[in-house]
Amino acid sequence: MLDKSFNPSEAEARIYDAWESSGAFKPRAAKATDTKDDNYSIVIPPPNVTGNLHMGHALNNTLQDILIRYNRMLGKAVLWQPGMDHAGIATQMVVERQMAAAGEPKRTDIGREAFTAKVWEWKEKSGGNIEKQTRRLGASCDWSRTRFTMDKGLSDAVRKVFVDMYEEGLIYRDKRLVNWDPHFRTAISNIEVENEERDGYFWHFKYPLEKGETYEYVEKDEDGIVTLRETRDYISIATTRPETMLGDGAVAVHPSDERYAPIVGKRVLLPLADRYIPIITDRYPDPDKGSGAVKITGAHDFNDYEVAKRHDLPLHVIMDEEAHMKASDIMPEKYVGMDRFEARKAVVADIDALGLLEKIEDHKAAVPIGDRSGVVIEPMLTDQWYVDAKKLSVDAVAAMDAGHAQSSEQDGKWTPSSDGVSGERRENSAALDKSANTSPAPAHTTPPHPAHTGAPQEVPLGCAGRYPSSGKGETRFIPDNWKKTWDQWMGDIQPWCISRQLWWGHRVPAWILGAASGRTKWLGAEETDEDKAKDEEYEFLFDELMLAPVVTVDTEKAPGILNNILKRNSKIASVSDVSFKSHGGLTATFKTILGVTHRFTYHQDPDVLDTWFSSGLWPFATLGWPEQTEELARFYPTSTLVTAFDIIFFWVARMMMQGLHLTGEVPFKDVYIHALVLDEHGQKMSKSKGNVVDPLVLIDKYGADALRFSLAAQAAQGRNIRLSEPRIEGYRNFGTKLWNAAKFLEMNECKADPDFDYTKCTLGNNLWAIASVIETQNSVERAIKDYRFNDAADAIYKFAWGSFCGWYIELSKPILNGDNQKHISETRAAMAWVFDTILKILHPFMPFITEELWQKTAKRETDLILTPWPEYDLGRMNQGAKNDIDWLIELVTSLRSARAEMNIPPARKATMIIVGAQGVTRQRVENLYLSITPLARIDGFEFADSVPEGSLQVIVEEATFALPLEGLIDLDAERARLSKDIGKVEIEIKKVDGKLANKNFTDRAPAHVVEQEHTRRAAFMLELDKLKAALDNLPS
RNA sequence: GGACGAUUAGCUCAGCGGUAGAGCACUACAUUGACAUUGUAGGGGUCACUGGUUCAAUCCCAGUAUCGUCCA
Repeated sequence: MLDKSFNPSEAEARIYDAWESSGAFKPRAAKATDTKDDNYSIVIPPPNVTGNLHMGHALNNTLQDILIRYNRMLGKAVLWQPGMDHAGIATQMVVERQMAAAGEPKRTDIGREAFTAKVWEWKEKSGGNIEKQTRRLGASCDWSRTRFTMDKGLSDAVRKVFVDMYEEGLIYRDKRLVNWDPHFRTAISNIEVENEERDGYFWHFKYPLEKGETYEYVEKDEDGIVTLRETRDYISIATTRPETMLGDGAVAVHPSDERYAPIVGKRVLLPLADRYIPIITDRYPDPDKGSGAVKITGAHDFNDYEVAKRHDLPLHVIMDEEAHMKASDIMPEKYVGMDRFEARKAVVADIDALGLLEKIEDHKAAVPIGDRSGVVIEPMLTDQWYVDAKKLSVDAVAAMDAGHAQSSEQDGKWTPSSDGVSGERRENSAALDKSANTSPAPAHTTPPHPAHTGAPQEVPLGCAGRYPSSGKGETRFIPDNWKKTWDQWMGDIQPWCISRQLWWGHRVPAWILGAASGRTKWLGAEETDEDKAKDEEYEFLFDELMLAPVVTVDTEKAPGILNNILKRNSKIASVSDVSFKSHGGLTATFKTILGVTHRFTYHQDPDVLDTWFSSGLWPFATLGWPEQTEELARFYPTSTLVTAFDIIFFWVARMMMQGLHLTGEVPFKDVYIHALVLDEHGQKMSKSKGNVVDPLVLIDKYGADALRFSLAAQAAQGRNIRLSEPRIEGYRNFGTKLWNAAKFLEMNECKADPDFDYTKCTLGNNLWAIASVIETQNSVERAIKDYRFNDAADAIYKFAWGSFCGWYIELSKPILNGDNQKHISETRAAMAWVFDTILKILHPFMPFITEELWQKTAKRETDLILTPWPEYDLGRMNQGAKNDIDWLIELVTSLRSARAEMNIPPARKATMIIVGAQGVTRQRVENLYLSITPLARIDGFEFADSVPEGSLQVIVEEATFALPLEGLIDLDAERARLSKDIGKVEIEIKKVDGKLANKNFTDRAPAHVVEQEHTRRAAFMLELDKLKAALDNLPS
């Protein structure tokens, strides 16, 4: 006996553990007949090891799990590859914070090795909460394969990729502007920078012209009329960051700006710094903004940097790594050591004191903020490692172009291709159906997947050739409008800075001359006074070596490589004592052709690689790459990537670029981009706003199924999801409804019958329900293939609640309670069959309750998770019954509606008098009378020639159905009701007549549309006649 | 300033070249025979605005307004 209701908190963990321990989450064994399309794979977007499950993950994982479970039920070999990334900056911060809280010594005090050991310790102990949390959602990942970006395998892959790409010239060292986080003292990526609108100021400074020179400054309005003319000895610039003026390299004006034409090419005195800088022209300044003249600080502003490069201006770095003003030959003594904001105040005050502060305006500006540190990001000119993203982008762009070109050929509408989610499967199933026609197998007992229950046919390792690559492959975005965003970004792709000044991460496998101790030191050099005279010569040598870092996967190989580099150098006579000394140190002694002996030390680059560098390898490195493993052969390229749009560039693009370059194939075929989950007010959830909703709390409250269904039902393409708790509650109720339906089936002994054949049913209620559930199954299937999760969820919801619980059970009750044994047994088997089909198609969305009901309602050969997805052929169904039941529903609904409108007490029964019924209707009444009775509250029927007086009248098609309720009918109210209906029909007829009278319409509209209007008119006219007759029947 | 998206019932949102939909909320009735985590019925919309294309526009196109996101 089923319990009163489903208890998620008890059942979920139990069911999940059973699935996992049965091996259901692992891909089934390969079969000799498998093609690439029989393998389906998704790699999870790896969450941070420090992360906790938030609503975004909940949505992301729910959608992936739906695809995974659906494809698993289709019988494919399915791999959902889980794992986490090491999240360099976030993790380092978490551990440092913990150390500080515990009063332990700082990271810098205990040193690199001790610190990274501590991070590992933390990771083992408290990292990876999110994996446990993801299980609570019901995610059917193959946890036995879980990977971590800092694992040995992935770390080896990262080193190999770095070295290979270095040798191909795709990775290089460069001095460029980066986003610098002065708090963590590292470069960070754009994704780690958030632009925040903040109140600030526009400070207007005067820069005096050299030697007191003057010029005629003229301003004109739009019509060219002079509005201002004066003699000036300065140029006015405006800035939001006054402190950077100390590093200015020029003042720029637009070439078309006539106001400054007289002084272009002259110089101004940079106040405070007492340097002269030129006035140049460049397209960057906007003549309409501020004074139209801008200061150019190439080393501290991204726009200025571009200008400086175009004009070969000096790049003065004026801050150190903590964003304090740095001593240099251009930095006035006074500011050295000041924090940048202190310096800002000082510079403004000092400019003011010189009388050069023109004005201060309020100004709102986007300020870059480090998302982890919360401090203002400083553009900094530093040496970093870069990936030549431009070169790598070519193939990635081409693959995406190809993927989208195909879909645009199909009327611009996305339809799944044969290598889509399950195109192949459709053909297979069609073949199956055909064979079923000739020798109909019992439809219910499709055999379980042999791989899971029977003896798997093992395919030996090294079967890469089994799944030949068809070239690079194609990738597409769903929805496809993201292609545009992709193109824009890829078209203007910048070199990718991959080094980070952190300790937690993959250490750059490069050894650089003197990098650790600074460029100016000659470590161990036996210098004499004589030698100093040859400094220039050495400098030259030094530069060459700087540009040739030793890059290797293997510390043991490093000395040999260094040796070779040194030997190739024409200035070197001999090399000796090349050795790997200690942690990160490589030394070599060599003699130059000038006869001087030097000892050089190479240090391993202290930096680590961007976490995204390893995440970019995720789809193939997790499958064992660079080894040619069986998993790689079977599951790469992966089928679908499911992710949110905010990491299209940072992750998707990088996987595409690295994947294509390293494996020669696209990493995934479909990229489904889903929405953000917002709070109930449409606000982004964030800790600082305090509007974060914890999915685990919702799961505790409503169960994982309800949360999952709610997210899927709201996952319409291209639209964000507002979290709605009442809606989740509603879907929890949906589960309860289903549970109660199962209880009804149980009480009525509706048990799955292995001999049941859905094509052999005879009763209308059963035929109708079977046809409807097959239609629903088809819609669900189509919707999942098109990634329309909301449509899929809607279709099941409507059928299960509306059709199954609302009509099918009600229609069947009189039969089950009747005395026709044949009808009873057919209905019992059909109801069980339809209900099982609901469980199957609902399973990907609500895995727990469906599995529980599956197992509790019958003895099953396999768990629902591994039960084959239903495949039924509507073409083999008797469709006539569908119209009969649709007619019945219309009749019952109309009777109920009329009764309610007339305030007839629901308990009051009546005999149904039928007037004007023709053959089909008569037959329907006779066949379906038993089902109509309780639904319409009638206690008998008879065919008659006229409507008794004082009846409630309802029109369905050609017949009038009258309930003689004399004394209960308010004649005026009934007249009003009928008149209202007549009015409605007349309006419709008028509309139709309007169309049909339009010659343009009848001539130009497609024939079937015109025909349809004629049919509609005829139906309305019939109804109108009958309604009018009904009105006439009323005593006046 | 540029790009993209949105504007449909009180709320949250689907949808679509021909007949306007769901959930929630609301109103009335039903008191439990699978289910009150329920059932039945009902009210409620100039589909933001202005033009255009079309036999036909909520839908396609252009523009306007407002809101949102991203980029500069």
